[in-house]
Amino acid sequence: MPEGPQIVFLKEQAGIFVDQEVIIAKSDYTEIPIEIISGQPLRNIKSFGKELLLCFPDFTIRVHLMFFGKYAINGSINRQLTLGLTFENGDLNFYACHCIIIQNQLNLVYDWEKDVMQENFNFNQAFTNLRSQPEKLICDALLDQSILAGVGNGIKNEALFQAQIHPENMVGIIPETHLKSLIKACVIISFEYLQWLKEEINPITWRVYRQKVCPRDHLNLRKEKLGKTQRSSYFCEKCQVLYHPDFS
DNA sequence: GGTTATGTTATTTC
DNA sequence: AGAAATAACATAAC
Repeated sequence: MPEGPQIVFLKEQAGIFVDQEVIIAKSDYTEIPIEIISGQPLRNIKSFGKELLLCFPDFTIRVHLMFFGKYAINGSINRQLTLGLTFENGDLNFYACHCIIIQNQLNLVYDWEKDVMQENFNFNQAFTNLRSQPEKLICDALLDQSILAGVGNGIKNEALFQAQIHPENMVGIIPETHLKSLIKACVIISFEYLQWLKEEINPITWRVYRQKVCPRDHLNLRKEKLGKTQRSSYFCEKCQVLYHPDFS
């Protein structure tokens, strides 16, 4: 379920529980010592990439929804409860996700500037980090959370299309201006995605991801599992450029 | 029943 | 030792 925008959306929705005390904490299968949570006041909720961070005075619970994770606010779903928090004004339930306790200060754990949806996202650092791995395929690099936290397979495909870059390009071969456009596209699309979620009128309309036809020239899109990550890439061979080495 | 899917990490293998 | 491949996990839809 999760790419960065959905986690930001979840953070905003769960904001109603900030400054509330956990009355009961429960879990079907404990990976964390839930007994330490009861009675604790939820001080803040943050997000980093695809991770949700529930901040308590002495520790933070990091929730990662992984592939199949779901959550419910003031409701429940019939599946394995990873973490259920009951507050005075409602409850927050996480299913089939990974939870861990972080004892360290978050600023020591996270480099916030890598998160494309963070207000202090560092564009230049992202560019430099990308360029530092010139051999990597761009379709893999975009999914690397240590380069661009929050970008998932959907945003990856949309950003590559928008920047007109073929997913199989090596990072090092992509012209600087185009690589910068690509990073910008990741940020813009992430916020568009968030806006879609907030408007909750229609489901997200992807332009190429999970689509059959290129919206620009109406040719059939190609769908292939590419790179080391072997994740589905949807792309238009005509619109998205595959650069070739220049031996001049 | 098999495959696929918005993800990541641990383990095994070379 | 270290990189690379593979397995693992949890769930629904087609």
